[in-house]
Amino acid sequence: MVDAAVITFARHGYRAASIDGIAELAGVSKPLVYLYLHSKEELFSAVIRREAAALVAAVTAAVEPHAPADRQLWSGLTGFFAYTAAHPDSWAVLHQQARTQGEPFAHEVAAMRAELVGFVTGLIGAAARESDCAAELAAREVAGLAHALVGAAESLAEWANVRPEGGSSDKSAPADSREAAERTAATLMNFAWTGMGRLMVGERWGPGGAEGPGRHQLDSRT
Amino acid sequence: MVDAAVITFARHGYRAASIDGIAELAGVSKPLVYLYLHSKEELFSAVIRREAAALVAAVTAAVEPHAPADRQLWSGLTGFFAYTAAHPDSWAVLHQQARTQGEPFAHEVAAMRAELVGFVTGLIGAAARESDCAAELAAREVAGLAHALVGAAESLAEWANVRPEGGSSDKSAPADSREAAERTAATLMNFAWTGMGRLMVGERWGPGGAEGPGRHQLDSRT
Amino acid sequence: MVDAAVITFARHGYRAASIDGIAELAGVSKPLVYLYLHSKEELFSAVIRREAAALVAAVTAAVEPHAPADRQLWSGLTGFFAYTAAHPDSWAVLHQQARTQGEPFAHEVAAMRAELVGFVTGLIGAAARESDCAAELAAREVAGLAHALVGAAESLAEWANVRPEGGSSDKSAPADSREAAERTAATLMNFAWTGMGRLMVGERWGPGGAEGPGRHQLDSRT
Amino acid sequence: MVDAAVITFARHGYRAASIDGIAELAGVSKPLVYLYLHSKEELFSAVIRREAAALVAAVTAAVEPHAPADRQLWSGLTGFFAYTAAHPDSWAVLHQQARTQGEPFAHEVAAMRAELVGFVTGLIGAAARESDCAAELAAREVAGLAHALVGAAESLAEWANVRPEGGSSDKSAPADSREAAERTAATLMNFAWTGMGRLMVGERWGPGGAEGPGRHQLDSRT
DNA sequence: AATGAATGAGGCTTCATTCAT
DNA sequence: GATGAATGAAGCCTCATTCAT
Repeated sequence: MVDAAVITFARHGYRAASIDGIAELAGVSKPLVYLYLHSKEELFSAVIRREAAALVAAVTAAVEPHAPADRQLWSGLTGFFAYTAAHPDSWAVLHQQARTQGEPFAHEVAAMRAELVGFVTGLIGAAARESDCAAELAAREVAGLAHALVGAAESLAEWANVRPEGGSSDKSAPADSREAAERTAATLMNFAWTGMGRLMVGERWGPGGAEGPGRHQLDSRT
Repeated sequence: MVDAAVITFARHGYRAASIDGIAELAGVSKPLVYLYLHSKEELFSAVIRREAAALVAAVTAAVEPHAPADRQLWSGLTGFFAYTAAHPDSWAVLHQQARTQGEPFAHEVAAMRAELVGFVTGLIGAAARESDCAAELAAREVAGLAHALVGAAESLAEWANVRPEGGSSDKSAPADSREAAERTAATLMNFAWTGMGRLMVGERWGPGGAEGPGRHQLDSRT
Repeated sequence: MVDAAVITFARHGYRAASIDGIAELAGVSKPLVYLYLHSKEELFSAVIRREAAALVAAVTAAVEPHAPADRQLWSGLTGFFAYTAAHPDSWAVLHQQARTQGEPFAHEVAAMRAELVGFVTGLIGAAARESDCAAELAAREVAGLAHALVGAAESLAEWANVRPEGGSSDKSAPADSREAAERTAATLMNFAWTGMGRLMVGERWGPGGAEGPGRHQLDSRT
Repeated sequence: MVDAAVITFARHGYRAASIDGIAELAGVSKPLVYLYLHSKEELFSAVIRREAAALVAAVTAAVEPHAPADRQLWSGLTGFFAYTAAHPDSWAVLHQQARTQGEPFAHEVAAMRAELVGFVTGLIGAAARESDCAAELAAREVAGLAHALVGAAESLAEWANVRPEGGSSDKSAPADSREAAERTAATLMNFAWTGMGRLMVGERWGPGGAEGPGRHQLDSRT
């Protein structure tokens, strides 16, 4: 029954989804929906909570606990991309619908996102500790990096899910989708983690022309 | 009058926003809204078009045309962050509401986003040409990087706008917000551009353990 | 519920009738009307179909099947006048409202009217065959006669229904109304059928002054 | 300006016609309409009065004053059919729209109709006096006959105007339309007047089987 | 445990009508 | 004399929600 709600909310949005439609899709009658979940608002909240928990669980389960930080991050990202690819409606509800429906709901999805950001933040800190980090990374800077990384991941998730239209077989084998997730995660790691590594040894990108030591520009390398 | 629509749509979403509310906020009567903008759909489209054009104009105006690619990107990002900070409702309408309201609207904002992604893609390509790029970056990979970068920027925009709650004065001086935008842009450049530089000289991040040359991990530096 | 719609549509017309009014008259709430009949248009169509069928049924039931043509016509007319007198709103919906509301509706009532006209046309033809009809009546002429007869009947129905204002008792006995219908039908038969009889033997009315044989004027009788 | 109102009311009906549309069709601005005709209701009344007067004038002008009664009736009918054919919107406003819009308007057109019915009633009476009328026609019976005749004429007007679709040239010559009107009038005279002539000499149609003297049936002629 | 039947409230849209210019 | 600009009122329709069974 909640499944039907997930699908309906994901496809139509909170306001446009009608309880009628959800009940019909679930194959039950409308009052039954009200018997278990007492209002549209509560139903949506339940949907958000369940899907958020599922997403966090998927990511958490994918992380290899005792690996180095970068490997942990990569595996977590792989889990994230695999989950969003396998459950597009779940991801759409969280990412597109819940965040846009004002306060009762945006808060819940923000909490979930904070959890993921916190996880990433921890990994960045761990990486800094793992390496004999010469640079001091301000907590605020780390938080910014984590947010950027999560945002990049979200953007890639959408991009990766929409694009493959000329797919080979109807339902690509799970192996394919797992591989695709891994590739997307690797792209992101390539993009982000390397730069973070330079950051940790004190390199900084700066806007200016003339620059001091540690100045790094794309085309100026030793 | 369109301003009122921007605010209302941004805060409540397309469906939840009522023409009554927009008219009241604009200080006019409901039929007047219909006299100028002929339906809720047209009104929302007009809002999207106006705000998308304004955002693109702000970014475009901020870019320093003849600077190196990284400097161009940074200045564009600065313009982006400055705009989203100065016009949060405009950004919310585009990023949160328009994208989630199905086809007539999602298409318009997707076009705008494609324009920005294209701009970033061009810069990455230019950077690759500026440097004596040893590595061949597949077009698809570049596109992925651009999407990731734009996504990271969007995420940072949200993060940067929400956070400063214990702010000092009511309206921080424009200098402050400009500086904040520059700092956020620099954070993103640090995060992304450096890594891209490594990428271009052929370094790759890989999930595995021991690997061949070009292998790069966070803790393995020269 | 449809009864209420009949009354409301008959008295106010399609456009001026409000679903609110119909619902109130029916003693139910507005959404209930939409639950069963899904729009104003469908409701009006349903009304037209039901009332048209009822009218045709009443006329058909009144006709004595195996009687001579004139007797059949008379009995049908009697049924018609009795029905319109007993159900003035039903008649008003069909005759006044449905015909004036453009295409979806005018068509349905036109079909019903065509059925009645066809019935009359058939009777005229039968009468021509019953009598050793010397004159050839062109099909087009017969159709004109039938239209004239039906139009006369419609006009008389309105006239007969409006007039009796100084009526004796509140609800005149059914016997009275039946008798009135019979009288009205006889008036129409007197008016029309006799002339048709002359027509069939070749008499023609002509506008001119002196004329050849077969010329018939009001004051020239054998 | 009133012309535009006639057209608009005729084509859309009273409720569906908008003052906006009338003003636009008339080429003037909406407040001007209100300056001269103070409300939609008054405008419609003015339309009805003008068109009703025009119709009566057309019929009156067509009647040949000193001719015999039947000739007068025929010429009046010819004028009627010619007018309705030449001014279908005018006729539609009177016959279809005004009668269906409840009391302020139905009354006005009823008055006009009463005038025509009265004219016909007078002619029937005159005919009765012209002929050495043996039969006494009750006033009520005469009124019924007049109503039947007018109704038949109205029905024929509609029928005659709608039908000629396979017409020869685009705008048939006036001569053609005049001739068509005369033919339609003759059809009606054939249908009605002859029967009335029999009526005046005491023949009656009766429903029964066995009948007394003066009994007339379609198939029983000398 | 489950539902057919019903409704209060609210949203989009239109239109007759006015007023300042 | 003529109009651009503006609005109060009302209508169609939908939906979240409840109750009697």
